Amino acid sequence: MSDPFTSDDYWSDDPLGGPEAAYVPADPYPFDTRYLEGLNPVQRRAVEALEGPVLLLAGAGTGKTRVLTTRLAHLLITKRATPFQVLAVTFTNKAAQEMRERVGELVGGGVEGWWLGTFHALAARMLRKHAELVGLSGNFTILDTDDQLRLIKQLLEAANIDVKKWPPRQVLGVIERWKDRGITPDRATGRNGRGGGRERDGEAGEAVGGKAPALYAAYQERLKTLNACDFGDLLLHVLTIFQKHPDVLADYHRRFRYIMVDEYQDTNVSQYLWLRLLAQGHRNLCCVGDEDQSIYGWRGAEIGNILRFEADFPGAEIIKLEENYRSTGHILAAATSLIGHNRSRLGKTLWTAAGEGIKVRVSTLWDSVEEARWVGEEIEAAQRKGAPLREMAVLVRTGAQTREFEDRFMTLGLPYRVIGGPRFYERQEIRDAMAYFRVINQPADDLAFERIVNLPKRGVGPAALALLGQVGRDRGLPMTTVAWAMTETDELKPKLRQSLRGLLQNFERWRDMAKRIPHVDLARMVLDESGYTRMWQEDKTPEAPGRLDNLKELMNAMGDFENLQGFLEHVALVMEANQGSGDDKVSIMTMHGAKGLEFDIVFLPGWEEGLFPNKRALDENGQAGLEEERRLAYVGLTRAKRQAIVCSAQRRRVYSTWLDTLPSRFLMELPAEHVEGDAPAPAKAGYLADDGSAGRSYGFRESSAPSPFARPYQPRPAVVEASARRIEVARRPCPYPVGSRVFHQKFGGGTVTAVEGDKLEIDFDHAGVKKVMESFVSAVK
DNA sequence: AGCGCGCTCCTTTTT
DNA sequence: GGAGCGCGCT
Repeated sequence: MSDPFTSDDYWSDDPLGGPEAAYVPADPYPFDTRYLEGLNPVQRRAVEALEGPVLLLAGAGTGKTRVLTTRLAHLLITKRATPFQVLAVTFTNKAAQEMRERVGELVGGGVEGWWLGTFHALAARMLRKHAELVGLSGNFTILDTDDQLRLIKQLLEAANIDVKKWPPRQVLGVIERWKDRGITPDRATGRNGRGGGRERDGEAGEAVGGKAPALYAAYQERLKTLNACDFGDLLLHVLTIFQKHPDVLADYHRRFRYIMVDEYQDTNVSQYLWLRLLAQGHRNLCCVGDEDQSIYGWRGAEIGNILRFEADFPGAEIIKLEENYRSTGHILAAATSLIGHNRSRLGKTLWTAAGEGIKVRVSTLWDSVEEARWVGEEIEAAQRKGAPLREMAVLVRTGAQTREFEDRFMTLGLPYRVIGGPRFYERQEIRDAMAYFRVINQPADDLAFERIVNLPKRGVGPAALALLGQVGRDRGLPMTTVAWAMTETDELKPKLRQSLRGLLQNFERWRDMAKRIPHVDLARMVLDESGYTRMWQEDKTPEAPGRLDNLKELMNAMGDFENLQGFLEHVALVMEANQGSGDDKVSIMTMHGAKGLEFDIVFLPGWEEGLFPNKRALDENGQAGLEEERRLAYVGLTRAKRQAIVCSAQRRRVYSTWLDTLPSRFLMELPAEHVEGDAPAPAKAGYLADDGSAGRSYGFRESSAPSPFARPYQPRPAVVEASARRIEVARRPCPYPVGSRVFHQKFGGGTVTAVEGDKLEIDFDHAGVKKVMESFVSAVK
């Protein structure tokens, strides 16, 4: 396995010398600078503002990506920095990919090994290098949401906490919010509010009856045992390393002369801290963003980061890109007027040299079925006029809305593609196969092991699994270790023991093979020998052949990577298989998913109170939530180059019942002179009420029910703390010396005859001599 | 241990 | 309308 870091370590010696030695170019540059020519004056200024902190406020469609990529190329071409001295951070993989391609074109060459990627990918790269400093080893597993939820569920169950009352989702949410804000378990308490009257912090502390901090600690403890981390940890661990090991940070300071950040408005506190620490070196930090497109507050993004930039980085140069090259006049005017209703802004005024174009069209439909039908017809009509389908998109608020359009387009035979739907790597068979590979790569990966230990059926049912899990958690050991031990004791039925041992031995063998044969061959071998492939071959359900095809596709995808670890990393961080975007199809996606994209014609259905603005966003975050919804509307509108069509349905099916709706307040915020069609009459009583009497149609059950956070906690024994203590106890020498009397949960009373690590041999009064796990016996006085 | 049935809850957005 | 869960049956 080649060290992915060697390639750029060569450069880390800083061939240009210290900061003082930086090249000072003459003007005009003695280089071929044709790439600067097409820029407008402001863009050019942004490209050339290289030293010190810079905030580039880039409105929608103002050529942000172009400026960013040109600026990076400029740094390299003018030899101010080598490729490995620039840190270029994006938020999404899509953006990272685009930047890679465009910079590659500008400088004419590959960009492999450059520090250009998403926050998470770059942080993962750093963490792999210094994993030991936070108690992980370099081959740690990156868990996905599914793994995280299962882990939390196990911890809740182990602590006797009612999973119904405290859904793992919610607990995970609390933990992630802490992580987003750079808060480690030792600092997570009920009272770490930022002030400002927000209740989130108090709520987080009170969640799970005040046990959330303990659960957070237990969760982190367990992750360490499993040699795993989650997305938030990638940043959080690196932050910890930077703070505790100044030498490591200093190394990165020396390395990165220039830092560029895209979508700065979407950064969370922990990303902000990460950047701030890294930028302390040369202070050449350029953040690009648009506060009007901050739409990830629900995920911990702090719009405050961008609003506060000048205060954070004194002397910062602020450059506003305001000339829009994407949309026509009416669309821009409508979007500008809408976003003008927000208060949390730095303020930009977009303008365009393009013509007025077509007014934004508003259409009210009878119900959501009709809405889908109407949109379908409009698309066909546009198509007849010569508009390609790939230039049209339906942008929805929630993923659930896509269904109705899919149904309708299917009937029409209208080619479409749903973007951001179930992803390739989330399919069951892919995740199963990946679980095998994960265990090979990293034996402590319990979450993967659990997934496939009984797939295909090996007689290892939930009971056996629960047993393994319990011992593992109690003793702070990964399951495979426990499983090995239990193949030598009598707790499990001989048949089960046999089959478990077989699997474990297979894994040993595969792990050994992994060193000798190409990973794709290994993968095929594993799926065949484990019986996984056969399982689907023998499955007669209609989906089975498709699943086998997917597995083949997985093998193909693997071939693109150097080794297994590289492939696993890609899947964990990218998740997305390359979606063919070349063919002529209408895109259906959420507005979130559409950020950064543009289409000639954009349909924006479902502008109804409760759905959009979304009731939950309002309930949870009040005015701030409303503003974020409005920014989302702004993002949606500004995706359109030539035509934006907004619609609302008067009735919509929610779950299985039809509910009456009221038009979205955002429709009222579109200025009449830029809109045509049946925009709703100005405010009727009721639906503007902030208590959301109108929104109730989207409230599920009792919308006024108190938040679970508000409910007083029912006293229970402090099991989490106890469980943490048990880990300590378990690491002490065996408390049952030979000759002591013990009681076993299954075999009853007996006398210890031998001790071997954590396994005991016991002569039971009624069951004879058995080997058992120490965890299952208790002392008898 | 494994399967099938009926019940509940839910859907905001994703690296 | 459907996923996930618990329960009870085989």
